[in-house]
Amino acid sequence: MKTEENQTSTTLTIGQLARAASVGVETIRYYQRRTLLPVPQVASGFRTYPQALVERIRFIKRAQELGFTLDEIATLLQLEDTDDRIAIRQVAAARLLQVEGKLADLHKMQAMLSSLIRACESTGKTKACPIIHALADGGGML
Amino acid sequence: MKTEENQTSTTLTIGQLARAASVGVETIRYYQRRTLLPVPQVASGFRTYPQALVERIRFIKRAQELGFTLDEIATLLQLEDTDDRIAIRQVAAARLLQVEGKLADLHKMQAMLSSLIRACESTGKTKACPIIHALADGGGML
DNA sequence: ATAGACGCTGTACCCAAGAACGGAGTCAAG
DNA sequence: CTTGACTCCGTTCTTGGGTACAGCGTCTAT
Repeated sequence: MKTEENQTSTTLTIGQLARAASVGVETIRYYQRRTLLPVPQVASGFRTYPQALVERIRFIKRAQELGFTLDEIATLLQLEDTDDRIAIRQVAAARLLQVEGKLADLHKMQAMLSSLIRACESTGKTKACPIIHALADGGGML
Repeated sequence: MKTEENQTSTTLTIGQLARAASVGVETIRYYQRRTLLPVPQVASGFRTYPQALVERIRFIKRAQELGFTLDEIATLLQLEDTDDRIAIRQVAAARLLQVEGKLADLHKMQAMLSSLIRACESTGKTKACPIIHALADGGGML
């Protein structure tokens, strides 16, 4: 019988935790160094991890999908306990602002790139390529 | 009288070139290592840089503003000479695709963040914060 | 009791695009 | 001739989010 199924299953080893949360063992250790996850203190031998940490790691991964940095996530995890809605919204709002700023930048890039490509396609070979031209002397576009 | 004004002004030192192009000296050396810029071969003493390099550096900087990586810019600089419009458009189109992919991601993030913030604002303190809740068990949103 | 799988600690490496530094050489002005 | 500013060269550091060892210790099934 395998250790995996044999254990009381209320606690996990770091490898079991990693598989349960679909991350690498090294990722867990890294989160411990960043204090996003606690390091269970067990005197001798191997550490045992409560199953609740699976959800905590998933929390981190979902927050990352929304673009939060690990520092911001550390803040959110602290706020989770206090239920300080104002502070939580501030973190989310700050992230939203960053997202919207980046969106504006990318919209500009998209507009410039697509107009340059279109111009290049429709320009005869008599003139210099508009893409190179725009980069070379940035005639008002950049 | 200063060296700056004294020189024949057809060539520059690396520091003058850096100031003229609004970059750091280290940036120029870095571009030299990346072979985005040539290293003028002068036997003794200090190197002298032709003024044309100012424009080349500005080209690089403008391309960076459009989100091109230095590797892509190196390619563009090579294509500049050959005037291979097809290849130039391919580089630009690849970059445009990346921009549009990132735009789609950010639009999703924006939608989720703003709806979570709105939900959090309009939810009474009786329930758990929707932002934390969504991250904790990702009920279909993520 | 021993093999093999896992765990522990600490360190180094990866990506991009530079920034920062240390020690030595060089150049021009006073 | 010295001072101060600059250059050259090589090396290390930075940010973010991990990955990859190396060299041990420990656990467990056989």
